[in-house]
Amino acid sequence: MTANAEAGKRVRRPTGGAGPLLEIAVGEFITRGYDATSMEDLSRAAGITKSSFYHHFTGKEALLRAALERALNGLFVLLAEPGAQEGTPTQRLRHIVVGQIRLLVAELPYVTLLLRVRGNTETERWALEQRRAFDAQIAALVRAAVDAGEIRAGVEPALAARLLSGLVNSVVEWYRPGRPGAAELPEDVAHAVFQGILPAAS
Amino acid sequence: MTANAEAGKRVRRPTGGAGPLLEIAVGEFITRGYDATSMEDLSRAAGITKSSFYHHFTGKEALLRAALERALNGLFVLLAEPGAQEGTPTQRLRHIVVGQIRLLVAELPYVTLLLRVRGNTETERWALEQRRAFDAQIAALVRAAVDAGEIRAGVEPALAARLLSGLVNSVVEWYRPGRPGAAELPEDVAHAVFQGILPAAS
DNA sequence: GTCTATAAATCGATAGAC
DNA sequence: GTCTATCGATTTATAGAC
Repeated sequence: MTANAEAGKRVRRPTGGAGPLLEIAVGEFITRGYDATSMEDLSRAAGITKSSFYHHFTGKEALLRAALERALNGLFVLLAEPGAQEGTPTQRLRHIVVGQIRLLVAELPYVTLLLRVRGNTETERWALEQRRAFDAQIAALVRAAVDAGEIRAGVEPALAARLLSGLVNSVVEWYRPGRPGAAELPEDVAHAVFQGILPAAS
Repeated sequence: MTANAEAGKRVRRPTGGAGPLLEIAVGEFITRGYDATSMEDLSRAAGITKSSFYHHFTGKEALLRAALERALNGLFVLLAEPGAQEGTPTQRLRHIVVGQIRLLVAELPYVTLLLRVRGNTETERWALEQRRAFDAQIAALVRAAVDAGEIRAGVEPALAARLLSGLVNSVVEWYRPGRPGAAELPEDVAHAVFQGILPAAS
């Protein structure tokens, strides 16, 4: 997907300082919102002028695109992993849930940005389309798990898939790096999904 | 709902009072994002000029404040209901979850806007503070339910409370008015919370 | 209550020197 | 690669006629 691995071109992280600049920009986008963040804000945060920033990126939208590509790439790499392709539907679902939380923790700013996209520009609409494609695969797996009789049909499969995605994605709203218990978070979330968030003590 | 179908008044597109204008503005804020929506966009959607819009609201932020107040009022009214104050912690939690989904369906645009607030202006920071106060009450109830031995401690109570709020709030991301099954949605979501989203078939 | 006209500031982006 | 300077468009908001 990333059009970098072409021809004889070296596959490298964006050259001399573009990498750090992207990281700074994404941080600003997260705290203030993409639309509310100006190129002036970005260059001030980076310690250079607006003009210098334009030397590394063609514009504001190019920054957004680079960030969204990084997050989406992580999601589709996860779907392609053996653990997401083999086993029962339920086993595959659990692997994906755990992987999503791991990705979210590892790439928090990029995933957060992806989940806040509204669809104002062409880049944003493209990202929304990619997200829908990912969600559709999750929904198909949920249906397969129900059809196979692996999980109880407490609610409609389509609704269960929506709630599953909502719960997993909501982690970006409160998780912060360095938080204690980060290592157990993926398994804890999977536990909540399959055993219930607030299961009755019976 | 639309205050247009009153008396013998003709149903006409353009303005009228501040009520319809607020509804139009919130709709625009939702689809494009608050920061990406200009007063020009709002007046065009309302069928009047920018100046006329300023006659009804002192500015863009006043519109946001009115909308957020409406959503927050619904949340705190819910917390004050008898069903949220009486009974076991688990019963109270279930009442609140069901009430939150009902509120969300009834006041979708206003609640959606509230959940997207970032904290750029004084009004937004005030709204975030109110949301935190609400979430704290939910977290306290979850702890109380665990302490009373009513629910199994599969995950840490603080984490369970976060996931609970995340799952409930995520409904604004996909629910749309007129959707079939809207009447059962509150109970379905509560079921997913207490019985599990994808419970193993045993 | 609505309009035209415009102020004052900020926006994304570019030109060109060093 | 960084800078100063600036363009043209857009932004929030106001003045004042009708």
